[in-house]
Amino acid sequence: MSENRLLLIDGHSLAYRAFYALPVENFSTSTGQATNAVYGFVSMLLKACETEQPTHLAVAFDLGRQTFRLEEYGEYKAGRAKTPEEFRGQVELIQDVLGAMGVPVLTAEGFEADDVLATLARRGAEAGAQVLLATGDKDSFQLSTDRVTILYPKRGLSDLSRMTPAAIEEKYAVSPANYRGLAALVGEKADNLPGVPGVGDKTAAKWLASYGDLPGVLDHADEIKGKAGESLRSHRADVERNYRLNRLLDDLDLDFELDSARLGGVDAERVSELFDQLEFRAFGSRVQEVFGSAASQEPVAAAAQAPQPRVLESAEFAAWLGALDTAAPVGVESDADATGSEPEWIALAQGEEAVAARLRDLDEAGVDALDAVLAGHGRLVFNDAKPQLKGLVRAGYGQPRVWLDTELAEYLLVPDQRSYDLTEAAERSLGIDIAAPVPEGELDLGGAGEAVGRRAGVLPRLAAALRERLDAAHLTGVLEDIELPTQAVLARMELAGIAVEGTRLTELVGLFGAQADASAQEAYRELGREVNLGSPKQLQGVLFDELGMPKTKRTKTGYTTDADALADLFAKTEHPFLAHLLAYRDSIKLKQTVVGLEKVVADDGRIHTTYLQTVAATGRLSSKDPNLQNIPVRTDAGRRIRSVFVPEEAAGYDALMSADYSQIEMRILAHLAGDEALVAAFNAGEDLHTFVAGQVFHAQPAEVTGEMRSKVKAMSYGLVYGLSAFGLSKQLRIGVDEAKGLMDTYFERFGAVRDYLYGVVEEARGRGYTETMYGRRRYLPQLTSDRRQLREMAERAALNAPIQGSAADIMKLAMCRVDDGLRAAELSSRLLLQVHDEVIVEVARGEADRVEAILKDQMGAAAQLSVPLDVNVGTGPDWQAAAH
DNA sequence: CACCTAGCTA
DNA sequence: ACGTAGCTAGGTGC
Repeated sequence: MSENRLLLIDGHSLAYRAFYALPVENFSTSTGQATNAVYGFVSMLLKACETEQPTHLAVAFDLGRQTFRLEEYGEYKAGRAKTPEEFRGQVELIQDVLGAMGVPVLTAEGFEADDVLATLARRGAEAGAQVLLATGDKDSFQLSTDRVTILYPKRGLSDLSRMTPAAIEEKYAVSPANYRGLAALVGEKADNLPGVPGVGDKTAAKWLASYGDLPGVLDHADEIKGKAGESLRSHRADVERNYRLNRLLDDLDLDFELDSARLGGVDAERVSELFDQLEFRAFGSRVQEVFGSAASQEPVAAAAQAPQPRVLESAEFAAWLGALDTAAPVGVESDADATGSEPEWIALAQGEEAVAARLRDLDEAGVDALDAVLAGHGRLVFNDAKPQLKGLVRAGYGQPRVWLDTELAEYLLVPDQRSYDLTEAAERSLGIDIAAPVPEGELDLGGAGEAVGRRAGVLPRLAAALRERLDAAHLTGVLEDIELPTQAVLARMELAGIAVEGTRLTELVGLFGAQADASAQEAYRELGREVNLGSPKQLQGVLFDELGMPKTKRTKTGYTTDADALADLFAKTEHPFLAHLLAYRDSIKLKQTVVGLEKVVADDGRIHTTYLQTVAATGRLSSKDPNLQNIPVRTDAGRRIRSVFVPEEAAGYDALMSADYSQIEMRILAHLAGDEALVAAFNAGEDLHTFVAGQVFHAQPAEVTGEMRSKVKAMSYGLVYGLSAFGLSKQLRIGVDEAKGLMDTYFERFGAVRDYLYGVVEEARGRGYTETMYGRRRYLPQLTSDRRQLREMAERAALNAPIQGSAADIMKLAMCRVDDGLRAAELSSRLLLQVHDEVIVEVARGEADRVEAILKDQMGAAAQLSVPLDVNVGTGPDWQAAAH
């Protein structure tokens, strides 16, 4: 290329966009350094360089906020949110990376990066270069000429619009020179520069066209009719101010030679060192290729390309499937959605090839070939397999056995990540963009199939990368022995669903609804008028202003009206309104729960929840749509809802069976802490809380009162959550001193528990993560935070995670054993639900005894602890009756 | 549509 | 500031 091409970048603006485009949870190092802005910036930079092929590159940054614009207008950029903590520090890292790449970083005291860039753009253009200016600031549009093109980020991250004079003209109907005038009239919210109210791009462009430029518009302001004209006249000063401030200065006195920006000065070792430190794995050789010397210009490695999927007819598809290597991983992807609907497209991929087919177009041979691969290939790789397993089963195929699920694998590696989206994973781990290419205008019949195919295409390579990382973290066993088998069981449970008696649901809606209405009427009567009892805001007005009750605990938006606070207020004031309000809250909550259930009863008369396997950072499952893990149980009224869940008699089931672990978390604590006293308590087989209370209060078990027992029970459970003396005192409504005394005695008697809890936090602080009995990790970088609140939260999480997580592991193992046991015995009874320490089985007629034996044996033997794993089993005609 | 408050579970 | 892990509903204000 004979012509010089100068790429200029607004560092702050692009880093900031990267920061908000990429979730910080997904981009941090194992030591807790946030890297999303750095990653996004580097990614954008590489993409821009690969697309634009610049010969020269420079990046400008702002220096603080003090600029000539702020001096002129004190409100300039006021109202902007404070720079988030995670963003600070990343700018420095970006500058380090640029330094290592040999890219000049420019700043100018008192000016903004845009002024620096405007100056560089002018100089570059004068030197005969083509200038490309990447910035998120629209003011730069004024710089666009036939030699200067603005690259402005679109919605995504690496997608940049090329704003040439023609593009600006098309979008805003003004020339680049007049863009300033348009911006001055319309205003710029991000800079806190209000424009003329009621005037947008259209009106502003019309005026500028009529009067030539902004001074022209202002000269003729008196002639402009209507509301807009009036508005212009009364905001003339604002417009003039905006026009002064949005002019970019292109004549700064900068020490810069174009030659210093020539690409090629990369310090490869330093870059690789920095990327290691930042834990970036996906950029590979791209930096070398973009910034390296001309000699190192090699084609981009084939490995960084997404395979181009082929959409095949049945016969070709069958042939391709028949020729698969049985030893190499096969990616499988379909478009079954979260509900497990039947998929339309399926795609498979191996090596560099990906093919897709429309399921309903497959002939018998095609179906057989697919069934053979799904049933027989030992290395099937999915991303979020569960909905797809369900979809394939619904479509009539057998439930495939999954060799690796990239989402589960990523979850084990980073269990607190917000999402495990395949597009992001492919970009992050492989540097491959699988997003849909821009359609070329033609009707794209293979579009959906190709999209599914592109996703399948990255799976084998992603699997390889994830296997390595799992092995390194010793997590392969957790994936293979716990998560994947559990996923298969969950798919069956979700497909099964649980039957409900629809008529009873409707009755309960009426009952709880009537109770809520009655309580509401009584509340209104006490108050003398109606308020929205569901509105905390209106209640605050009533309680604290109108009725003058004492203020409760502060919330972000006022004072709390939660049940605890209302009960306190009732104790103080005995105002009957409060009692009715509390009763209303109870009834309306129950009604909402029942209405929610009613809405999700499927055509088969059953409720099919979805278990989420990659949400809870401790390893627990969660349940949604509906959540069947929070069905009421503590009150009689609540338990009536449980009675609605029943076995489906017409299908041959005559009972529900519930099996739960007794005090599993306390048992795990005893085991992990190796506390002889606590282990002895469990082995003695007497009531745990009574035994512990006897120890704490120096009493014989027979002398332990109900009050002593419940205090100790609260403390035992609280310990697992990191409860403080303060928290205990609040919960038990006793003094802090008394609570402290209780805890001290507890720890005297169970010293190993104290040592364990302390030690587990310190160990986690040292290595950055906690581990369950099976090696499941949870990273807690904030254990070393300077901010006390964050640090202490992380400490409580560190203390809880091994206990809650080990319990979750054991329950998952138990579910797999139970499912295996039921199927091996060829019983029709089946697992339906899991509620953390409890499972619900739908029992087929005549199978109750065998099912009970399987539950007791398999759950009890799921783990070998130094204390017994006690399992309670109950059976009944509904969920409530099955509980004991 | 995002956030908050409230309340249910283990 | 002060107990872990979740999901859902309705109200409120942008």
